[in-house]
Amino acid sequence: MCPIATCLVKQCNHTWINRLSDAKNSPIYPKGQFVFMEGSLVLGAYFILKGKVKVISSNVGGKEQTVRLAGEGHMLGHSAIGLEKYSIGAVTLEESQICFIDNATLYEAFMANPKFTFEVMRFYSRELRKSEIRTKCLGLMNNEEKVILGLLYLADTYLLGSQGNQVEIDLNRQEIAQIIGTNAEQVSRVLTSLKKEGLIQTVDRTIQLPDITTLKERIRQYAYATSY
Amino acid sequence: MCPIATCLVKQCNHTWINRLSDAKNSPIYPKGQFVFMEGSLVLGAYFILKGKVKVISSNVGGKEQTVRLAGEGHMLGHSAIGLEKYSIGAVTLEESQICFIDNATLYEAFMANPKFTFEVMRFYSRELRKSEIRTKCLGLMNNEEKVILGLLYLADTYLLGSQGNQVEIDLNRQEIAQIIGTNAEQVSRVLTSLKKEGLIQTVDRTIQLPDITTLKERIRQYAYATSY
DNA sequence: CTAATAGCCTGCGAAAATGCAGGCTTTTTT
DNA sequence: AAAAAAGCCTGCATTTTCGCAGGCTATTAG
Repeated sequence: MCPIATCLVKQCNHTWINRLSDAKNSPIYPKGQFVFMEGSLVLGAYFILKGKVKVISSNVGGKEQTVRLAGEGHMLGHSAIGLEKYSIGAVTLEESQICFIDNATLYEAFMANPKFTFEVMRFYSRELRKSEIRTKCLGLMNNEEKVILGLLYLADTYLLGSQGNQVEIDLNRQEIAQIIGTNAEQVSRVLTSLKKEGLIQTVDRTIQLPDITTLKERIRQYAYATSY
Repeated sequence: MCPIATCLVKQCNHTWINRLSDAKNSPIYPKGQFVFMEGSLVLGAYFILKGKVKVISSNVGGKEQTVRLAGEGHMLGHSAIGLEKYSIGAVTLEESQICFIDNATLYEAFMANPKFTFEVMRFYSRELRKSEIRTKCLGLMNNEEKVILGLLYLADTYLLGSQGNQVEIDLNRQEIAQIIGTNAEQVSRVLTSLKKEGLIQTVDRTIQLPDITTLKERIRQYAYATSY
């Protein structure tokens, strides 16, 4: 039985929770694995049971942009009815367990469970709002502000509960750059500067954020907020 | 009776279509009017019956970014249950008629009409995908490409049917700049250059796109497509 | 008709971002 | 343990973007 209380599927009635539980499969993906690739057909929806995923989109030249970060309880795959090709991919950032439910079953579940459909709708609505605020930020911010935005976005998405402000980020410079639409060198420069100010620490490969409050203060003028 | 066949409300059964028809009000907003303002409470959802709307978000300094364009049949307001403050506003680009339905009524409609909820969910899902592809483009494109993206975004959103490739855009340079995260001068420069190439025409205040195909070709490497 | 205003275009210097290169450190492989 | 590879930092030259300023045009107001 699935232990994730926040999983959207939990909005179904008991009969359907069991039926979806039977219909799903839940493979474990190693770090760096594609959950689905750009240009592939979407045959159903993915629910993250455990782990971290980035949603990406690339141009033909191979340049890649991370368009969304997703964690436990999040939904992937833009559940489509009918087959849609679709120019977005998803890659695990660490070992992750991800449930898959096919479109036909999902559609039946939507028709039989209004609350489930409603909560999925709300999920997309919230993600859209987050994406739009991101659009604003990426459109108006300079490089340093974007790097701070990226760090806070990672923190917001992957800080579990309120266990202090300690967030560890285990991505390389290139991957951080792709979240905010810049390049590895710029990220390096800004991180160095933030380190000198004591706003971040680096331990081994990971970046730690001991003072999230001050970081947020830095980009306050964009009305960036943890909860959207 | 509402004449918009694509309106999402049409997914409800007849009883509910009538009930929502009674519950809604449908004011006509003049050009340049706020439908709702940034920071206001969201008390329900808006359905565009006729007209064009931009969804905006600003920073404290007053710089404004257009995060989404919406036209006939589109939904605004991120229907929320409960009251949520929310840092996004909407402004008409021309005289527009927009229906409003309050959250309580909407919630009942969602619970009673699975197909309605499902289609609203799909609407948000599609808009999210569009927003994410926009994130990619704004992250990877240079200025000229962004301007072309902006023109095509306007064309896609407001080209009604397939009446040739004639699209008229009646925004000033500043407003175009805010769609793509740049400034009026840059837009001016790119438009001049595109005009010299014969890819756009300006007649009075409006920009015409006589050759959408070639414009799309210009940014093909970003896999930008009319239908997402 | 004239004046005033708003929008538009474009040159130019300043600022920011980019991307290469070289040196360093860390991790992985052999 | 040594070698190879990958990642990281930073200086520098180049390119791009920014934003002011001035002149032009079109629209609106008087």
